Amino acid sequence: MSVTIKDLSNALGVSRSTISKALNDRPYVSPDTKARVLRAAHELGYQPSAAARNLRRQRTDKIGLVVNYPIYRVSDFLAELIPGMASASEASKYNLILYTSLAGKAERIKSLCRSREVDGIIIAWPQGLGETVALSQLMTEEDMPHIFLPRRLPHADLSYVATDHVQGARLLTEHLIALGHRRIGFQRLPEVFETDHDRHAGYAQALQEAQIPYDPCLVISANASAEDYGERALNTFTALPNPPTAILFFTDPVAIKVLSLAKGRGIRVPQDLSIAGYDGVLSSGVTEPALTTVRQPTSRMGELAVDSLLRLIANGSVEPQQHILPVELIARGSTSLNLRARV
Amino acid sequence: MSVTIKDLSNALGVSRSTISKALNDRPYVSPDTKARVLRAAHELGYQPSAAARNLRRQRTDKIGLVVNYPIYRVSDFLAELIPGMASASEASKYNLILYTSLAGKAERIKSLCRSREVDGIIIAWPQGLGETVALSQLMTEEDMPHIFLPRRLPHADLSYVATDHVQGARLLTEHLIALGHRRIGFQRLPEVFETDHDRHAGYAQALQEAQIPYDPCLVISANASAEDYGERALNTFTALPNPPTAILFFTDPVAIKVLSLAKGRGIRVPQDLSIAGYDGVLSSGVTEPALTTVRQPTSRMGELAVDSLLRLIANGSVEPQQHILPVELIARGSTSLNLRARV
DNA sequence: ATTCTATCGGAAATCGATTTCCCAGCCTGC
DNA sequence: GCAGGCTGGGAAATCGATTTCCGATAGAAT
Repeated sequence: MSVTIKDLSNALGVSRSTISKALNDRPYVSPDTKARVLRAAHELGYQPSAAARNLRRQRTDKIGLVVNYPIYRVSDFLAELIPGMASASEASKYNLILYTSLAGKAERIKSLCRSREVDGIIIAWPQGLGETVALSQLMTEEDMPHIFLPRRLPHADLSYVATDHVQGARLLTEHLIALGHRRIGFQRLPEVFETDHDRHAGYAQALQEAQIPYDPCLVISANASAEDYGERALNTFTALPNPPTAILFFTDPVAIKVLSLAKGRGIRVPQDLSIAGYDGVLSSGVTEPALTTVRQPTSRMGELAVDSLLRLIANGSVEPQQHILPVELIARGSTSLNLRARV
Repeated sequence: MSVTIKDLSNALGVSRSTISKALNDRPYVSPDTKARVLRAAHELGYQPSAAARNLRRQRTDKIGLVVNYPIYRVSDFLAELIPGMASASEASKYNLILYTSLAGKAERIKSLCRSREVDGIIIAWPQGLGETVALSQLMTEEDMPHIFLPRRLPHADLSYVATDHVQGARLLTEHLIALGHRRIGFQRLPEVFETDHDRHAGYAQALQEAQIPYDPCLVISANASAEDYGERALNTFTALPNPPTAILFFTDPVAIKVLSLAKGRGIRVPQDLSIAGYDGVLSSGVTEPALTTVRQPTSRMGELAVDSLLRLIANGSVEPQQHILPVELIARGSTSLNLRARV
């Protein structure tokens, strides 16, 4: 059994309360006593029991991250998010606890709140707006500070950190328009991703500003299995009487798949078809040609989410935390001038 | 304040001890009473306070993962490891707590042990053998079950889960030898990675079995910054009077970098030079040509590490857990027959 | 000189569960 | 008919810290 505050007390002949005060920088301890306590604590290697502190202080200095791994594997999103969160937490003497099997299980999230094993929760898995609101209400009832990721939420009292998906899709679309494309295919996100709405809005906005009519034939939904998202879209688009000269795919891995598909079919990228992805994964820079994409500050988003949550924890009555981070267009070889435009 | 066992006790007119027994499936409670307690607990949404349970039971049902993000970013290793660990933990009603700023800080790891905020620790950051042994001793003294990742340790009483790096390097080398290569360049790992020794041994073994002399000129260390590992190796090797016809790089990202470097210099891969990586990251499949590499069962390693640690936790006196997982060669387009062999 | 007020430090309550201990009643076996 | 063993349930101890409350001392103010 390790050394407790009682052992310290016995060793020093000083009461436990005094020791606690000394170690926690509270007043009413003489400098001399305090020094003696500190030294003895160091010598005996005293470390307060986390459980006992947590019980008495009614807080744990831990924050929970509720995620859904399988879905995010698509784009290595979490591989960047988690390090950002972990380092931001630890910078503030908090730690991150992972919960990967709670996504969608409201009842179990309620239990998590009631057990008080975390001081706040970050929810980062794709879900519908209704579900988000219900979940937020549940956690509010349980007095559990919380924040959502990674989409903007149309609700004044929800806290979230997001990247600007409207901007991301718009940047890509504008980029293609500037290259002379007027028929731009757009692959929507699978329905589980609530970011779909924003992306689609960005695409539509860019078209409208360029006074290009919105053609529903050029917008395809992605509700198949992850394996053939790309193939289905490519097939559908090329079968069109007036096919697009450029296509936006919802994530890099899909676009990369299409890149090799196109090669196999004799479609030259970018001469015959411009292709762009989204996310800026490592792979996107090494394909031939390299992929035009949008890079989100994922790591920064993680840090910001933690800092915002800590603000909510520190002061429950603070206004909702809402942050939208800008994204960055990375124009590369997979998109180029629309050579068929002059025909 | 949420509902405590005391509230339940008052509501039911039953003592707290009886409630505890009922909820924890302990004997000496009548079926009738037990049913009443269970129902009331459900209705009131009672959830035991984690801190109070932890304090009383002297365990937390949490395991700590001590890692060092920056270094592992090199190969997305953690992106696969962590999900495996998290799901294995949760399958056994444990959760994972991340510690990303403790790597190398023995004193802080000792504090972590003493605070008892986790029941066991997984250490997964590159370090020397001496450091590993010292750390293991420290944790053993603190009665903290622990396990190391991801290398085999030459010590009968250390617990570890590893992939077979000897086998990995050997498979790659044998593959190249089978293709007719006899001068095979080998890039060692940066010195922080203790897996280097095994990889090098695998390389040397394969050469020896094929009766190819070991030439120190063909083995290069990688002690520069992450940015130019690839370039330095390539430069050194091509400057050799008798340069290698194939090169093994220590990780895919480096090999991929070299792939594009080679292209820029007019070196054709694989006709002029065969190239292989290690790790089997997503990108390795989409380069042109696709990269020959070795795939480690990283996710499986994470699960196994957790399960082994839980075994150590459940039964402190169980023998050390030592597991070595086989790896898989993925032969792709970046390696081919040595065309210069017949010259 | 006396009261007032900080300061120091200890005793005890508290956080919310689990566990031990004990008592009362009942059943069994001899 | 009685000792001994079970069973159900409650009282109290315990886990190890923090916090509240209070008494004692010393110095300042009147």
